[in-house]
This record gives sequence, structure tokens and C-alpha cells, in this order.
Amino acid sequence: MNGTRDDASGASTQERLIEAARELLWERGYVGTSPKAILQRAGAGQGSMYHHFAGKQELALAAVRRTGEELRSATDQLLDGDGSAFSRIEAYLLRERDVLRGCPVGRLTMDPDVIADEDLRAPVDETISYVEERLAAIVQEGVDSGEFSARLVPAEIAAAMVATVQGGYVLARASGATESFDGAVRGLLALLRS
Amino acid sequence: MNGTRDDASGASTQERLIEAARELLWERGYVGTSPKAILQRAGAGQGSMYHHFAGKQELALAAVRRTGEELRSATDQLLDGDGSAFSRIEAYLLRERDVLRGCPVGRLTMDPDVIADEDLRAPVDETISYVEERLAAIVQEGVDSGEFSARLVPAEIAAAMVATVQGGYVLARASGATESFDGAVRGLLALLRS
DNA sequence: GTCTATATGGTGATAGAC
DNA sequence: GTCTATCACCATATAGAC
Repeated sequence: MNGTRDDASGASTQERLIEAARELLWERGYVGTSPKAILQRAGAGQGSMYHHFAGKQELALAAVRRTGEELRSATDQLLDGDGSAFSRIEAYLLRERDVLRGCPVGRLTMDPDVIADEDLRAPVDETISYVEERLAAIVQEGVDSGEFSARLVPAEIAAAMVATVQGGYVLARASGATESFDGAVRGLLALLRS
Repeated sequence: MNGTRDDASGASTQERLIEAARELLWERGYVGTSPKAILQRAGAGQGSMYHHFAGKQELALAAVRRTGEELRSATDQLLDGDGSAFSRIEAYLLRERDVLRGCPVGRLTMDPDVIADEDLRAPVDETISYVEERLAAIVQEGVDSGEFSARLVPAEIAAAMVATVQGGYVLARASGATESFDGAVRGLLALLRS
């Protein structure tokens, strides 16, 4: 059994296929990623993928699920802890990001074949909803403690935060530079402070 | 000469090709759109497109430029006029949108072949920058008139506004519903008011 | 489990008749 | 200007040997 191998170089073929698919889905999306490209990046032969997965969709599903899990877990690390509501939100917004690569989960929402496939869309939806809900709970804490105005609706503020990040990627990729992403985040933080 | 024909049904073949390309680029992006699909939607034969355009890229370029022009012009209509800064910004944010279809310009930033092609990216960048700059000027007006806090940096607030809209599309398409788009916009407006 | 054929249809473009 | 071949190559998947 090799199911326990976990490092990159000595990983099983199945593992390398999932990792190659994750990279390509991030770079090129679902429509822009061919099984051939995945196999080449994974260093596997044609038939290898169809032994482990029924096809492109099933492999992509495994890849998207894992990426979603990773993102939720990274979000937990940023939002857990006992700082003020503002400081935890700031940590989320100012988190180091590969801005010009975009969000590996959010970018999939622009992929027509992902949105058309309930199974592929589900992990995307779950991940984004999870982040929204965690942020909303922290905003609620801030409202309860008097840190934020009681007029704010936590779910709406949380949606604005996630949208600012997701849209920040759009601005940055349009201009080819990270400034507008950083600007959008600073603008939102300024509004939160005022 | 038929270059002056302008309506949909009686439009020239070249015109129908551009319109078909605009629709498909919106729905499926550049990578997801084939010349064949464009020709079928335009009701044109294979060779027709290569008479008017050098290839897929050149046709897409004409389509993206036109979509960008339309979006800038629609933005002008919303932001021109003499209401308060807040009311004009509100008009922009609350504008009627086909939320689940996403932004016909912003969605192209997630297309690897658009971002890799300077000519295709240029009209995307120009359009998004234009909207940001127009909004920033209005925020500046609001700061000057005392409507907004002088601590706000207009370019950052404008970036947060455009990002909220662009990211709102991501939230909506992830969930398959428009609520989170509306929530994000309402959240941003609440922060602007407070 | 992995490999090398092989198959069917799509992609992006060209050639040349009408 | 538009059409119908035609092309070389890619996308996605299957078959079957090893």
C-alpha cells in the first residue's frame, strides 16, 4: 500500500494527478485544462488517469474539493484566536496572497462548465459560504462588544469583505499589478474604522 | 455599402460576428469560445470570419473593445449628473445588473489567454481603470464637500467599490443566487454611511 | 497500475470555387 | 463576400497488452 505516502516527489500517481490538476485549474480553469496537460505535468501516461478516475470531471472534483478544504483550513487559522474582531478581520484581509494568480476557488465561478455542473460547483459554494459565515460571526462579536456600530448587518459586512477580496483579484489581474488589490482592501478597512 | 446597417436582424455579417463573439465571450470566456461556435451563432459560414478578421483573437479583440466602450458609456450615464456624491455612488452600486451572468469585462480577467495577450488585456484594463477613476473623482467631491470623512483616500474607496461589485458576481455565481451580491453592496453602502 | 495504440469529434486556420 | 472542402492538431475517452 502506498496510500500513506504524502510528499511531492515520492507521491503516488493518483496523488500527483490531483496536485497537477489543482495547479492547472488554478492557472487555466476547468475549460482551459485538458487531461493531456494534467498527465504531462503529473508525469503519468494516458491510461493512468482513467484507472484512478472516471474522467476529467471526477479528477477535477477531487482537486477542487482538496483546494476548498485547504482554503477553509487556512481561513480558520487566520480567524481563530482571541484578538479583537477588527484585528482578526484585518488579519484575514491583509493575509499574504498570490494576488496576480487569483483565488483558486473563486476563479472557478467564472468557468461555465463548473457552474453548469452541480457536483463541481458544490465545493466552491461551500468554501465561499464557509468564509462568509466565519467572518459574519466575528462581525457579530464586534457588534455585540460595541467595537462596531449596531446598525451593521454582519452577514452583509462579511459579504462585502469576501467580495472585496474576490474583486480585488479582478482589479489586479486587469492591471497586471497588485496595487489595486491592496488599495481596495485598505479602502474597506478605512470604512470599517470610521 | 452596408456598413451603416445597425439593427440586429439586418446587420452585416461582420456585425453579426462581433455580436455573436460578445455574447459567447460573456457566457464562456475566451478559452471556452471556439470560432465554430461564433460562426454558428452568427449564422455565417466558415470562411466568412476569416475574410473580416485575421482569426479568433482579432475578432475577440473587436468584441472586447466594443463591450468595454458600452460599459464605460453606461457608467458615464450613471455617474454624470448633479446629485450628491453618495447618491451617484449609490446609483452605480444599485444599478440593475444581470448578476448571475457576471461582468462581461471583469470575467475576462480570469481567462489565462486574455491575460497573456497584451492586446486583449488592454481594453479590459482601460475599462476597469476608467470606472475606478470616475468613482474616485466623485469620492473626492464628497470629501471636499464634507459629505465623506477627510480620512478616506478616494482611490482606495473607489477600488473597494469596484471590487465589491466584481466580487459580488463571484459570490452570486458560487451560490447560484443573487442574494450575496445584494448583501455585499448593501454592506458597503452601510459602511459608507456610517 | 501503467503503458501504448486507437477512435471520434472539435479547434483554428487555409484553399479555392462561386 | 460568402461558401464548401480540407488540413494538422488537440480533446476526451476506450481497448487491451504488459
